[in-house]
Amino acid sequence: MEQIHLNLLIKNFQPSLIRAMLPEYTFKELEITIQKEWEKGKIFEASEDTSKKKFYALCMFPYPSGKLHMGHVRNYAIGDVISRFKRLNGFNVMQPMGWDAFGLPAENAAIKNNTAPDKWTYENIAQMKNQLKQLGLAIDWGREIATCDSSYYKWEQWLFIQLYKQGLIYKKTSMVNWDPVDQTVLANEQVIDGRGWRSGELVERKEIPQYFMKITDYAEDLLDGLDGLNEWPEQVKTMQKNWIGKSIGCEVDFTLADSEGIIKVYTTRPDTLMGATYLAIAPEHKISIGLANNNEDINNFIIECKKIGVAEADIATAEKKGIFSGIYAKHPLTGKNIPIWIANYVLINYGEGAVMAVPFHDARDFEFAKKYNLTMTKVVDSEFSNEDEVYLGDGKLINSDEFNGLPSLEAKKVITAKLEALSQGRKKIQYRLRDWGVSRQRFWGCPIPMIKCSKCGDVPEAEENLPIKLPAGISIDASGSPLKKLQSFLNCLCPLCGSSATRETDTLDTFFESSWYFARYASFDQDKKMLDERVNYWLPVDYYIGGIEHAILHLLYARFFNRLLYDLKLTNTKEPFHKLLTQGMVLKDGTKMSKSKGNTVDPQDLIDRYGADTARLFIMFAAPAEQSLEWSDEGIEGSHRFLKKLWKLVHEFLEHTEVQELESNNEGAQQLQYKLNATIEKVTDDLERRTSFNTAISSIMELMNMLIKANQIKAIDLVLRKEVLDKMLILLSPFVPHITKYLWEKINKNKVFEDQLWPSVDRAALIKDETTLVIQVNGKLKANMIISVAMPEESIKEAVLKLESVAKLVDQKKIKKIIYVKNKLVNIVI
RNA sequence: GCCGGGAUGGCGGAACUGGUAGACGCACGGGAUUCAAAAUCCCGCGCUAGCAAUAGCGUGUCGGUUCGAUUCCGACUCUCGGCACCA
Repeated sequence: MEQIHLNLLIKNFQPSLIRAMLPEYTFKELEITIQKEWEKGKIFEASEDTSKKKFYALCMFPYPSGKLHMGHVRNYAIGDVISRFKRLNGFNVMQPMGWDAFGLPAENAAIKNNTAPDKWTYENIAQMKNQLKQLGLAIDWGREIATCDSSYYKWEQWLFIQLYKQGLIYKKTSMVNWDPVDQTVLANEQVIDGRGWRSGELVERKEIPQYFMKITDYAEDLLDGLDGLNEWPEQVKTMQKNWIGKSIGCEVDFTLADSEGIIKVYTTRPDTLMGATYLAIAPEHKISIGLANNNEDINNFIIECKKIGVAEADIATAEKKGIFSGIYAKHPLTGKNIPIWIANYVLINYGEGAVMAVPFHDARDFEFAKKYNLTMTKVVDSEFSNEDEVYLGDGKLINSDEFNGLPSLEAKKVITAKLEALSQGRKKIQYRLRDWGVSRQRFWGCPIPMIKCSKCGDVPEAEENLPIKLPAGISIDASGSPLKKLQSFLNCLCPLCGSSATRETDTLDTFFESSWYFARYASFDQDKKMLDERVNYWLPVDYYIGGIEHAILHLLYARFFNRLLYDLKLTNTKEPFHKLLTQGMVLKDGTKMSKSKGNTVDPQDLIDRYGADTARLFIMFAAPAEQSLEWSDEGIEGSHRFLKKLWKLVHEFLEHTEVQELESNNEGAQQLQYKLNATIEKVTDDLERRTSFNTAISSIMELMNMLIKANQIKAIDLVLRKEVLDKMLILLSPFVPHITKYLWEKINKNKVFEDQLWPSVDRAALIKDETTLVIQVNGKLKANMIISVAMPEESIKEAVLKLESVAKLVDQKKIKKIIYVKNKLVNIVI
């Protein structure tokens, strides 16, 4: 309707013959000028005035790889839109920025380019900071932190010592990927098809002593906490829940048949116990290792198993292999001997490193039993299962002696109770979550503040000696951490006995740094303690934005750390992140962009060619924030064109300063008023509730298209045109802050854009007295009808049946029913 | 292998609570303007048949629920992310 009306008028419109020269949209100069203004006016410095309502907007801080990539642009554009929107809504916004500066790439670059990791990292930070500034983000740069700075990692050394003293950090041995040629530990990423990426040699699993954090002590609390996270995506909460993997099952003791000792297994299916036909134990199980001493075949098998890396995905997808151990265990209920197999699919770090195998009711056991021709007994009956198929569901027990006929749920209880009575087993709550290994055999990380004393053992460093600084300017090679050979670092005195001792040379997992940086931003300049009372004003983070790839590890560790800080009374909030937005990945050629794959797209080209506003607008418009985005250069022109149109529109408005006498309540004006207010409502809702930025932008585009048409016919007076422009510029400003500030201040001389507030909706302008009704016959669209909203249902139905397109279909046929959805649709069923 | 997502025109996507599939933008085609081009403006644009009015088909595949399904349910295919040392 609206379209037709305006189009008719346009046909009669004579374009003016004289058109003044428009100034060109010189985005580069404009953006630099405006960024300087922001910096000079300290516009984005967060106030510490705690009487103001605060909003803490945070994007996951970047690893300083040296160059911005599209994922960064997407992340920081989203964060900036939200923080600018909140600022316009009157909040005291803090949007800080920092650098997740420790990590593997610095070492790789150092080896490759023969530079020191610290030098490389700080150069990268300078470069990326320069790029980020070009994006025009509303960041409080005064709070910048870099995790490789000793003023930051000093506090995690301090924290490490507190937790060690509390028993929340302990030492045990665990597996790493060992490159036998380079004699160094490899990250999973550095193992390609089972081989070291540099040496090309088959990697081996090796067991070494490492420090662990007792995250499992917090498993239940971390699980419980998920329920309160109402502003987190369900998807992320589900993933974390499954990762923690709480299960209620049964621990069963199988005694060895011919020697002393028991094998404990954990099972969530005690109801299938009578179908357990063999035991499978991990190659690293102490019984396996014991047997290997006297048995060449077993020893060889275990060595063979070690050739699979430590990554769970590799273990799970490897071909299932096993070897008979030669020994038997007694079934706790039947007393029968069942064979014990050593199997590569049993994980040493889950449960007890041993499973009771029930081939008919577990897919892995089934595959294994088929391969080695092991006995299978079906113990759960189901109408859905075939004779020779694995059945994972519940059902009634069969082939289970006294338990026959019991349903699974009941059988679980009864069999567990029986085992308990026999002292052969017990109910057990088990978590899939494992303690967090934090030791890394690397140079470029936070030194673990422990000292090895030949008399006192492992001793934490004295707090007054912190920070233990990583030596500067050290160049490294492929042979592992230089700390191991660096006497100036190694030599120290034992804090307990004073005798000479050596430092721990392992450094911390870099997830350690990213687990508390959000709190440090609030106490960025505090050098007396880790955190101060300001964290209680700023925390929790109100809106946290980052890639979906961090859904489990980073976000779980950060939640865990925040609980540690809470228990140490350093913060008074348990959960660190109130609302979470997990942006989708920016993909290129269908896969994650990464340096190692060499498929990165450089956003600098876009910024140079089109400006930051265009780059920001395009990445926000191209796809919903939470979906992955397949990158394509096409389409950026459209976003740039939109900004050029906006530029032209405002400048044309500025030319026509003579007052135009026009009725302000003509039909075109009413339609424009309606559209303006509908757009304000839509954009507000999209930003506040729906986090749907692409649709917010498209609705502003619609508004602008309508205003352009209205301008051409000059049917709209200058007051309304200015109102629409003013408000439209504010709606658009979170996305494209430079051009909107510039144009808004052009229209509103002597006023400052930053003093403005988000526009409110004029409800009166949104009242409509007519609406379009959809007419269907048997659910298929046949016609439209404009009705008055006041029209009663009966009259509507009558009118619909009289419509020609309806009448000819209905004809003589019997009408079964008529469905009427108020102000929306009529469906005639014949 | 396990856990969690995704699939809609030539392309990116929209349709919010089961109610007009394709908003907005890109690409493309036609026209205006121009000496010409770029830029800009106007019109068209799911597929098939038809001069047209119109009809049929159409949201990864197969099936179900419903007056009505992109939306809900079941099974599957492909694809992306994570799997504890990439960050």
